[in-house]
Amino acid sequence: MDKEKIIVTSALPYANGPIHLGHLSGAYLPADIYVRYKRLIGSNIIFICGSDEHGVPITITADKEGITPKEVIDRFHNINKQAFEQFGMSFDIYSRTSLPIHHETSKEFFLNFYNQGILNEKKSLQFYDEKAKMFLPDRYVEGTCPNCGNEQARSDECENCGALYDPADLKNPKSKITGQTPVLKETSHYFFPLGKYQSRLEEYVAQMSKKYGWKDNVLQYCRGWFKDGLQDRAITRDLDWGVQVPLDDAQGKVLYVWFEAVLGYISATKELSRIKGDENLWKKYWQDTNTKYVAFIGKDNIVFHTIIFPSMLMAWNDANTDKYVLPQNVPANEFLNFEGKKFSKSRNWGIDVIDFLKLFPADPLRYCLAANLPENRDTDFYWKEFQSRNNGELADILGNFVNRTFTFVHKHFDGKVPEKGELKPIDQEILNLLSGYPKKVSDLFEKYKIKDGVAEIMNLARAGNKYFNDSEPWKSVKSDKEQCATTINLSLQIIYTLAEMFYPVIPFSAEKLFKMLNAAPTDWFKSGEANLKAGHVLNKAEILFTKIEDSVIEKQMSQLGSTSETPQETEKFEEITIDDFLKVQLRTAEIVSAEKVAKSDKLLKLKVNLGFEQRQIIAGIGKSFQPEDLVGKKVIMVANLKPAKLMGLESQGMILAVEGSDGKLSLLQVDGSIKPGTRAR
RNA sequence: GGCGGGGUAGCUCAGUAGGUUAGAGCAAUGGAAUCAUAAUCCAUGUGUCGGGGGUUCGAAUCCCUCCCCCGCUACCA
Repeated sequence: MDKEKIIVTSALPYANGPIHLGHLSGAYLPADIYVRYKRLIGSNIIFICGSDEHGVPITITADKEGITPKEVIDRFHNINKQAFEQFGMSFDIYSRTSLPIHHETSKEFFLNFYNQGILNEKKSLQFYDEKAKMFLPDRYVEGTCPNCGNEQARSDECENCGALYDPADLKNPKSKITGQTPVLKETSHYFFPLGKYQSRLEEYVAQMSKKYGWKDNVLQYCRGWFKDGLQDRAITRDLDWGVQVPLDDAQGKVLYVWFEAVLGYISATKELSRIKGDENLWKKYWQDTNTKYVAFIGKDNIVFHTIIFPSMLMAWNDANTDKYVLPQNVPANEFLNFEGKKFSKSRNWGIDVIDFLKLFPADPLRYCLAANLPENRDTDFYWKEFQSRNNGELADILGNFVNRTFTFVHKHFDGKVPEKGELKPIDQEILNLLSGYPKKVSDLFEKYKIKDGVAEIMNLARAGNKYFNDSEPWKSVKSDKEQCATTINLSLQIIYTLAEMFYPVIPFSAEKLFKMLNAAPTDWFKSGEANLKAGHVLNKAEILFTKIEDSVIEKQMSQLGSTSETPQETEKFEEITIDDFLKVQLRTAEIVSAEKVAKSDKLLKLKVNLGFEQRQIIAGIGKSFQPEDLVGKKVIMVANLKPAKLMGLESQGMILAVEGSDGKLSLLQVDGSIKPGTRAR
C-alpha cells in the first residue's frame, strides 16, 4: 500500500482558560484516535496543535487579574499542554502562536497579500479613548442616535431604527471602558476580500465534499455562509497584543486573531521542522499536492476552516510557485454537553480535563468520550454513564476476557501460548471474524465514524467472551486437552487483535496488553492473523481496569453546580468608598403590574410603586417568572439609574436579582411591612 | 424575533438515494454456566419513530403546518 502523506490538525485551543471534556470530544480525541490508527497502518503522518495566544479576551483577563497577557498565556499554555499529555494526545508538536516563527509566518502571509494588492485599505474615523489610550471597537462605544434618539446606539449604526451613519454624527459618545468621551481619530484597516473567492470556495467545498464525503453538518454551515454572501473582513485591529502589522505606517496595529490563528498550523509545523533539524520538513507536507490535510474542529470553528483558511491559501497559491494544500476534509463535531446542560465555568457546570485526570486514569475517559462522540448531534457526558462504561464494558467485557484467558493459560499451559490443533466450526468461525476485523474497523475510521468503530472493537471483546463460553475450556481441559489448547490459543490471538484495535482508543491500556502478551504492535491489517506463535512466553496478567464505586461517582455529582462552595476565589474586587456606594439609590418598590413585552423572549414590562411615584421598568426576567406571579412583590431597585430604552420601551430603573446555578433568577425581596420607596443602606 | 441543530424503546444513541416483522448498548425479567475483576453467555420489547395534514402501492425517511428542547444572536439597565 502506498504510504499516504497526511497532516492532521486539531483546533488551537485559546490560552485563556483550561480545556474541558467538551473540547476533547470535539477536536482532540477523534483526531488522536484517527492519527494513532493511521500510524498503525503505516501512513506518513504529522499531528499538529498548539495554543492560540492573541486577541482581546486575553488582555481583558490580564487587566482583570493585574498581570501581563504573557503571564496569562504562559499559565494556560502550560496547563493545557500538560492536560493533553496526560490524556494521551500524541501531537508531534504542541506549539504556540506567541513564538517568533509564528509572527514571521503571519507577517509573511500578510505582506504577500499586501504586495499582491488584494487587500483593501479603508480609512475611517474611529473613536479613540484618550484615557485608555486605545481605539475603541464599535461595541465599546455608545451614544445617542442622530436619527431616532436611541441612547444605546453604536458608533456607526443604530440597532433601534436601523440607521447607518458616520461616527462623527453620533451624539454624546461614551467609551464603555472608561466612561470618557472619546475623540474621533482617523484610522485605517486592511480588509481581506472574501467575497472575491466565493465562487471558487463554493466549487472547492462542492468538489471536496463530493470526493471525500464531508459531513452533513459541515456542509450545512457552509451553505448558510454562502447563502448570506461573503463580505470583506478586516484583518487588522488597533491593539498592542498580537502580531504587529509589518508596515511602517501601521504602528499600534496587529493582525486580527482570526487571520493569524489558522496560520498557527503552518508555523507550528515549521517549529517542528526546526526541532527535528530538517528545515524543509514542513514544506514536504504543506506544499506537496499529494498531502492529505485533515482538520479536526468543533462546530464553532467550521467557517474558519472551510472558508477563511482555504481562501487565504488560495490567495497565497495564486501568487506563488510553492503552493499550499487545502483541507481535504474537515470532520467537525457538534458539542458535548454535561449532564444535560452546556459546560459553564461560572455555574460550576462540568469538569476540566486536568481535574478529571486527577480522579481517574485517561483511558476510561477516552473510551467513554469516544463511545459517545457528538458526531451527528450534540451529546451528553453523564457521570453514571462514565461509571457504567468503565465497569460494565472496560472492566467486565474487555478486562475480564483478558483476565480469564490469562489466568487460564498460566494455570494450565505454563504461561505459554499453546499449540492449536484441529479446528472445529466454532474455531473457524472466530478466526474468520478475527481476520476481517482490521478492515471492518478501518472502513469506519476512514469515514471518521470513530464512534461506530469503537463500538465495533468492543464487540470483538464480546465475541471473545462468547467464544470462550461456548468452547468451555474448563471442561475440555479435563476431557480433550488438544481442543482446550486450541480454544486458548485462539483466545490469545483475539486479545492480540484487541490490543492493536484498541491502541488508538485506549493507548495506555493497550500498551499494558502488549506487555502482558510480551509482543509488539504489527501492521494494522495483519493484526487479525495468528501473530502469536505456539510456545511464545507470556507475562503475568495485571488488572487493566479497576471498577469505580457508586460513592465516588455520587461525590462528583453532588459537587456539581455548587458555586457557593467556591465563591469565585479567583475574582478580585475593586474596592469602593462608602461615598461611591451611596451614589446608588437602592429603594424598595412594589410591583403593581407586569406584562410580557411583545416579540421578546425574556423582557417583562413592570409598573412599580416607589411610594412617591410610579416607574416603568423593563426587566430581563421573563424566563424565570410569570408576570402574574410578580404582582404585589416588594423588591429592591436601583432608583437613580439613568433611563434606557429596550425594544423601544423606556426603562426607568433596575430591579435586583441573583442567578442560581440552574440559571433561574431569584428576586431580592423585603417583607410586606416595609413601605415602598424606603432606601436600603 | 432572526439563524442553525434536534425531538426514535425506561436511559444514552444508530438509522434519509422511501420498501419486507424500526435497531445497538445499558437498565429490567427469566434461564444456563462456574475458567474469570460476583466477571460471562442465552432468551424476552403493544416504541401512536413530537402532534396534525399531504404526496405515494408504501413515509422515521419527501412536502406543508403546529408544538417542545438546545445553541448562536437581538432585547439581560
